[in-house]
Amino acid sequence: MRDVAALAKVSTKTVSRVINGLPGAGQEVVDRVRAAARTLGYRPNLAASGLRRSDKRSATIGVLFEDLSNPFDSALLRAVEDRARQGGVLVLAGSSEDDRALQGELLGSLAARRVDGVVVMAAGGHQDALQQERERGTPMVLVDRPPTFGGTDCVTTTNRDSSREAVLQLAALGHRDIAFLGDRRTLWTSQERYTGYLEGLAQAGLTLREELVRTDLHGADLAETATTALLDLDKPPTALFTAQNLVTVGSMRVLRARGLQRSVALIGFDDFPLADMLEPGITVVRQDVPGIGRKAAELIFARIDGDTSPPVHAVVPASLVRRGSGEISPH
Amino acid sequence: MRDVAALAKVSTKTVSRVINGLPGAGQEVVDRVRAAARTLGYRPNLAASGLRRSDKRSATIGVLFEDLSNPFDSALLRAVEDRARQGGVLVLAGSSEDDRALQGELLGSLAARRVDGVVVMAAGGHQDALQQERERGTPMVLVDRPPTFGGTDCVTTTNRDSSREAVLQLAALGHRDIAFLGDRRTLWTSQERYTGYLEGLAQAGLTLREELVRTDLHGADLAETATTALLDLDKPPTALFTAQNLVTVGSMRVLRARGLQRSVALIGFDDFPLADMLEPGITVVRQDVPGIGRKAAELIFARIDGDTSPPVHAVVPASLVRRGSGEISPH
DNA sequence: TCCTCCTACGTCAACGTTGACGTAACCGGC
DNA sequence: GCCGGTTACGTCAACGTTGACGTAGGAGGA
Repeated sequence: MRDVAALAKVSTKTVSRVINGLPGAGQEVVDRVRAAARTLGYRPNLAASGLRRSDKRSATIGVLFEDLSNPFDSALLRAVEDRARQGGVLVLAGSSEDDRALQGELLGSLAARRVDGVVVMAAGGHQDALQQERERGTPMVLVDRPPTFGGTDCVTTTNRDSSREAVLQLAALGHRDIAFLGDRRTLWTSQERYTGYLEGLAQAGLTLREELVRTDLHGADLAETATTALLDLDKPPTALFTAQNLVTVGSMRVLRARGLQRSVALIGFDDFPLADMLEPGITVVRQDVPGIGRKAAELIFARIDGDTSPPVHAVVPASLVRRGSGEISPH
Repeated sequence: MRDVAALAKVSTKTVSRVINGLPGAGQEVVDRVRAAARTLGYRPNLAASGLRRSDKRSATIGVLFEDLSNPFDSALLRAVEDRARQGGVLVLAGSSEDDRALQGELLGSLAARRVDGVVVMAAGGHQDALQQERERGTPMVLVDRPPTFGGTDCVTTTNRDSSREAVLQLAALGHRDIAFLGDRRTLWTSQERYTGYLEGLAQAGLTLREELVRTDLHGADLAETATTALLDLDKPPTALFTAQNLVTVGSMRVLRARGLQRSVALIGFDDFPLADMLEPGITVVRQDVPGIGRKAAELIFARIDGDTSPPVHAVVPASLVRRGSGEISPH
């Protein structure tokens, strides 16, 4: 900046004015400064700028999801990024692996970089690190899972209602033995979906068969094992409700391996690519992922801009997409 | 920091020493400073630190891919992120939409934040903005597509060789009318894969039928249209080589709609989730995405650490995954 | 004609941190 | 008892930028 000022024969302050488009610089000077900046390849240093500026903005937000290579997470990231771009804001992205220690560490790294706000998919268990960061004043929005502490915005989907709806549809087809296969019980979404399952059974007048409930299935492999065990029961389920996309994939594999994909009904929570191309197509509860991302971005930027209205828990509706696997009758 | 110093009754310099774990601070003082920092909730400001430090590191790298919600891109991001984490480096991620103007803008934003280096999936066409940035000294690694300028590392896969291999396999099964369906011709990968296709035909002693070549298919919809047109030819192809994953999906849809998925052979470039669960499974050329990401990360961090050896063009081998659709004989 | 106001700059200090360098106290050796 | 060396601090300025404020010159009004 000093070099630019010297070349344009003005003070650094005037360069600053020109770069930021502030008034108080004549047209001739503006042109000289612009030319000098171009010839020297000058780039403003946002870090130094943010250090001095009054608003202390870094024009950067943090995004901390479970696994950025998961389609759900990356679609969410993309939606947040699109909204951020409109404000000239860049996104620092990280994967927490659903590990509290790692999440806390990454959160510290983001704080050290003075991000203007964070969008977090909270790791299961205690949210102490999140709460601390929030209490230090960092604008924060949780996605997919609500906070266990107060004063923080959050965006989730209709986990319970949509799960109930899925189970009711199965029951309406005549299924009386509907299994539940879920992800880790520490996850709020798993709990909600399980509650929806219970509500659905109750509402359909069915009694819960404990042995048809399998949880803590983290990943497709565990889901395969659990599905195999369920099908080997003396009185196996005639329908499966798989409460997470990797679980759905695991169950599907087993059904296909046994040639049961047209006789055992299946509804999964979370859509996945090509679910419509399988035979039969897989009926799923589809979350409005871009909608969730947009909403989260909207909330975080409002908070960054000083919105102090009471915290919001936004619920973005999911919908049941019927493709065949969930429309199979028993026997 | 001043507050911490005051509370611990030391100078800010000593606080700096304690925070950075530098020698020259007694045990008692270290404990006092740590306690003070904790009670005040002190967080070091990395921006200010980087401003003053001699190495000028921001401990942040930029990643500029085409679309972060694409599974290929997000898997790549994840691999880079994993490597970055080991060095305490965070990742600023952006989607360029394969738009040069947007890519240039994002590149400028990254530069303003003084990222230590960038990993870029170059947008098609001129790479002026990239070259400029590179010439300003920013460490840079291109992935998936090589630079059109010199002095820059790059990681790609065996586009040409693997495409040739795919075509040769189809020819070996007796196919003589093998169609090529490709993404935008401005993309280097498309060109390479097309060249591989031509080499494969030549090596198998087949003559090119121009009307079996369809390019500029950006997205599954265009691929569907093109596939439909191909199948409606008087002498339709008996095998398809689809040179990008969305193109593969589009072609698959049409084959299934016409009930041809077991009679027309199909090999796609790029694997995709559930390709193995379809009937028949889809034979694909699978890139080693984590391998590409790891290599790119390794290169960028080496350059950041001052490696000045000649630029490298690393080629990570892809492999043909046989699942059925590419093993269908003609008629 | 004189005073006021505005425009177009410049000067200085400060943002939070660390490199360079200074200094007081202590230690060991002759 | 003196000297050189080491340890444990502190002081000061600077990184690149901008807010607060100062000032010179010209325009405009009474």
